[in-house]
Amino acid sequence: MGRPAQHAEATILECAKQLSAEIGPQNLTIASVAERAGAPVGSIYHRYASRDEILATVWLDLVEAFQESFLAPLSGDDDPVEAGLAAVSFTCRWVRRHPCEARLMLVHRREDFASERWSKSHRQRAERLTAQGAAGLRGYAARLLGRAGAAELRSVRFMLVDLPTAALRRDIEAGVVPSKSLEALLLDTCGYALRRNRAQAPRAK
Amino acid sequence: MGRPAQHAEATILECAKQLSAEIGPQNLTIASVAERAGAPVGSIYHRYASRDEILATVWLDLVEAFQESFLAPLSGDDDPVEAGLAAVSFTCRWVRRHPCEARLMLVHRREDFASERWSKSHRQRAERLTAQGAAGLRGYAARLLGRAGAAELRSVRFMLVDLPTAALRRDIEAGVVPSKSLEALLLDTCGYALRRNRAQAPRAK
DNA sequence: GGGGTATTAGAATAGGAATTCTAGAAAACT
DNA sequence: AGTTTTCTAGAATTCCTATTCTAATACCCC
Repeated sequence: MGRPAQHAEATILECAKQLSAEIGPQNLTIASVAERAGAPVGSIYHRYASRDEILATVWLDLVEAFQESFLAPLSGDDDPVEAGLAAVSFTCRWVRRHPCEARLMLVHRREDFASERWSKSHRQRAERLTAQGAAGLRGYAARLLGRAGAAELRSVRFMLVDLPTAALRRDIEAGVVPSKSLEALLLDTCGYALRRNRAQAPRAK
Repeated sequence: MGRPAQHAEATILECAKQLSAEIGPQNLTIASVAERAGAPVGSIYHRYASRDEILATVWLDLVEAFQESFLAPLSGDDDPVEAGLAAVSFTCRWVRRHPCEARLMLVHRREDFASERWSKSHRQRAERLTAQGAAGLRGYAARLLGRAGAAELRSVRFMLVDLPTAALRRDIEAGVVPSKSLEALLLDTCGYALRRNRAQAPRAK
């Protein structure tokens, strides 16, 4: 019942996402979203309580989707080094396939999405996400290194998250698709680090 | 002649720098700088034409100082792999010694300092800086790889700049001093990548 | 001891953008 | 046909902060 919606929430979010990728989430104005979506600002506020909520939704949807696929290969039963490389490969492919999303995730940070002002429910969603990510990495650390303490978690995060980020960010920021040779260097480097760390790990049973 | 200054420019800049590190340059307000410096806003505008100019000065001073020291070891005549590792080590030490500055350089980006709105002179200073950095890296690429094309520059930048950034950023952001073991992992990884790349380079004479 | 000048002070102004508000419109239900 | 409910519209409001402005100060030099 009631008047049917003329502007879908999905459309609005999509516009907000694209615009954020183009001009940076810091610079996103409700007016610009409205213009791009062809909707009046009132209609946007009818669906979302605030700009912060829109930004939170864009970010959380994005990271949730990415993280789930990223973590999947890590929990298999194969050789942990192969699994780690699969995750890194996935990141490379994902970046290629989703340039807009890659920009948001690699060149911007959560705080650019006003995360300090998120409502409790968004904060919780973010915490859950962080916890899931940490859990996935910890499980992987246990498989690769035999232990999953703070130091192991940090090593694994460096190799599987920070290293790919470092390799890809610059090109993404410049709007360029990362070259195959850079990806090769990245994978090779990750492979080395993974093997070296495994070798140095205290031999688990 | 004239009334002597009660508030030094250096003090104002220092306050702006500290505050930026604490709350992020995006959130820096002139009022907050004035408060911290114990000066009225008018006195700040008497010295700096705008907020953008203050931010530009903070960023450029910082990056200039860092970059000069960072590039120094790269242009020596020693083994290029050692030279590269020296530069990375320098970054680690610098981060340890300058936590406030490290925050600004590693967790924030130039655009957070309003670089799109910088005046021509600040832009030029930034360009010069970028050019110097690129030149330094290109020279190093020539020594390590025998060539200094776009691909070589990118590899070198990944190994000497992006990789350390990625390794250290997370801790810096959390306000933690990066652990020795992480630094060791970083150096080891860089060392591997440098050697591998050198080995694969077309044998220069 | 008066003029000239750089600085201090902080109140007033201005502009940009988020958010609110009031009317009106378009279905669905009865 | 009237009522209810949900949405559209966009103008008006509010907030926040950069920037401007005017007056007052303090020191140097003559």
